[in-house]
Amino acid sequence: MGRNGLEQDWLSSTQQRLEGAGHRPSGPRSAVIELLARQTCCLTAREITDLLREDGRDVGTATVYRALELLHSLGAVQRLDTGERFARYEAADPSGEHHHHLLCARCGRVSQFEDERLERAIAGLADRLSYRVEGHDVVLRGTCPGCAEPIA
Amino acid sequence: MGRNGLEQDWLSSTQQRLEGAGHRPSGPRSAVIELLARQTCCLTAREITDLLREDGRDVGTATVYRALELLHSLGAVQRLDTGERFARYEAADPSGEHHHHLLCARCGRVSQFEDERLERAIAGLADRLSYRVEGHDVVLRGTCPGCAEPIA
DNA sequence: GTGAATGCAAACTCTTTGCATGACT
DNA sequence: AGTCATGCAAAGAGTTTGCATTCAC
Repeated sequence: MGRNGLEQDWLSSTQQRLEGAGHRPSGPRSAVIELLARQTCCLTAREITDLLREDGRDVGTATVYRALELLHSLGAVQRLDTGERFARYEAADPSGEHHHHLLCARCGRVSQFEDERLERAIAGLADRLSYRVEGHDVVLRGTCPGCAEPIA
Repeated sequence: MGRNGLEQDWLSSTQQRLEGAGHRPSGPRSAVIELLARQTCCLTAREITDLLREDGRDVGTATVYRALELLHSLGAVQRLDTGERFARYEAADPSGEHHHHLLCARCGRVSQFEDERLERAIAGLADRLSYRVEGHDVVLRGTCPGCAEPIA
């Protein structure tokens, strides 16, 4: 299944979940959800607002935050804190599949990766800790290929 | 080498590094450094200010932040963002040894762990990525033993 | 004496909340 | 009607900055 299929999955399952929880498919909120469905990686609240405006769909800041909070509480959106002073948000795969992030220290760009071995290490680790582990975030910091190029 | 030895190591190597960079061992900044040396885990800026006040060493908020920023830029302090709305800081082992953190979703308490297998997984991962990876943070979220106890 | 460091208060940024307006069932 | 949702503006919270004063060398 390609990316369009996944988009559709997330979009429709999220809309269903919202409806099931008694929420209405209003215009502004739908715009946020549809935008998130189209992304390949995380966005800040500001970026979401700006992208929607470029699309001619002005949505108030508070509405964006409220939509994100709602989606996060339903598990449809992952909130990501990379140590910048703002949060990033992205669609969370309903199947539980997930990836982690790479942050370029120079340009601030965020990209993503998956690693099965890392997931296994964390799962094994969770077993030996006295915490009940329910989730995890991994952020790698470094220099992206573009920024690492020789300055010459 | 026990904890006192490590404290001493960090304290003196940090003081040396500051002096080497042309900074003066002033009272307020030294108080911050000495406090950090005594900790076993990360503190927020607010906690640092409050603990110093309890010790009778009033240090202004701005000074605390400036000290932390300076120490961070020298690599002597690690800054940790757990997705709460504030950062946490802790002494960074000069040897490069490090640990990661567990955050209790209920009480907000932070504890730490080390895991060699996790470190190896990340090191292996870094090799196959096109990024030049310079650091990483891992945060596990869950419920701490205290909060997981039956309510009865 | 000179440059660094401090502390206060004001400024800033991201995020949340109060409240009146508007939309959907 | 009765909710839920929106948008603006104001409030909050953590962090940073401007600036005059104080401190260390």
